[in-house]
Amino acid sequence: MTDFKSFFTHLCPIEEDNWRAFEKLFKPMQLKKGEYFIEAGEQARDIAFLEEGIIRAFYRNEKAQEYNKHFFLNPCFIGGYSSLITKQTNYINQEALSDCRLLVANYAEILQLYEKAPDIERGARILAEKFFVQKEQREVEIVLLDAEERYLKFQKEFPQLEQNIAQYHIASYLGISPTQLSRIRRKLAGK
Amino acid sequence: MTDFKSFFTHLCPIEEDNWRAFEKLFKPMQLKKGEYFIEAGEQARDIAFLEEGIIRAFYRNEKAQEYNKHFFLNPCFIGGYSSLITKQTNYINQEALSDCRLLVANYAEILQLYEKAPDIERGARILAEKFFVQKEQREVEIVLLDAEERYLKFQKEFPQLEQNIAQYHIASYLGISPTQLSRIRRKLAGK
DNA sequence: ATGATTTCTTTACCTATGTAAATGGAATTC
DNA sequence: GAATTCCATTTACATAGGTAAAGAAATCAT
Repeated sequence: MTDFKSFFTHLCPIEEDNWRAFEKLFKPMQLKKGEYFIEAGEQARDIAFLEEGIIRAFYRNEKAQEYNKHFFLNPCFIGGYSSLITKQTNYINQEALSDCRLLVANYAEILQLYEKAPDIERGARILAEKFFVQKEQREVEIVLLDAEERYLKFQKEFPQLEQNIAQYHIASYLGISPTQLSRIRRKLAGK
Repeated sequence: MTDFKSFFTHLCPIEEDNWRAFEKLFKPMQLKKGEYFIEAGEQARDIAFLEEGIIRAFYRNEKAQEYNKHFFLNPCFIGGYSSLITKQTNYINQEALSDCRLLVANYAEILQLYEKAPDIERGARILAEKFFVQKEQREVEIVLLDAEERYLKFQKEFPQLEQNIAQYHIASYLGISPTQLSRIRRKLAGK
């Protein structure tokens, strides 16, 4: 399992002093299954490194229907990224689907560190680019693939995950109803 | 109309020498309506600043159906961004919907410039973050809004554009058939 | 100015999917 | 261990939207 230092220093070379200054900004935190890292309605201020566990990021529309946007599996960064960047109200909720261990930092303190640690800022640029690429692939998936194709891709991208979370979460992620997912599963099982 | 220097130096402060080194990488280019800046199937190597004109970015699926992902209106950057980042095959096409004036640079030369111009790299980080935010807003739009709501949002986000491009391009961008867009337009006109 | 081509709208028909409800099994709580 | 809650599947019915075709209007080329 990749730890925090390995994860970040694989992005680009980081001087040891800068790494220590960066790492010091992060404090350990635990979430129990069902607890939220962030909720919609306020500006996000914290970012976290997910050391262990599963988190779902979702929106609610005005009918209180939930749409799962992404599943985060350790190791990775989590947080209301658009809100952190724009400093506006955050609309994403992030909820633990299992007990989780996190390292949490205040985003403004990280921005301040860029002045004296350009290699940390380079890591942040590379992360932003990776997140963009993930988003673009997700957009392509949503508009070009039908639900069955998206389900098969989900199984490839998140092996084992479907044994660990409810089917209706997967249906939501795929943008279909639980009924329709059940039909797709029956069809695939009949092959 | 914002020129290249204004556009980029509004992202963050840029030292004059670094700006000149950056600007020198870009060469003027023109596209006529119907010509392509990039086509799917090869790795992208160039990025461009769109000084004047309209460009659509689109994918084709295996049935050769086209899906408009974004409309670029000057002033902004264009190019196969995911391919530039990942150095893998580019799947986006970018076609001029009007005659266009561009400033084009080789992406690898820009990356080389980051070593001696950290302020240029900071501009790139800020751009990557802005592009991510745009992508996330687009994803939310696609999954949470129905076609009519997306059409109204398109009209707000791209005022006047629908007078300048074909309806079937707009339908593609909204993820519906031209028939369905026509039904929506009739319904809205009847209000 | 005219003919050809492209775009847009409309209609009929069909399919995919959502919703509501019912039922059964699994998991959780007491 | 029993009761309760949650999850998954299935069915019936309704609706939204795609497709194909036809016709009119707009645009383009000569």
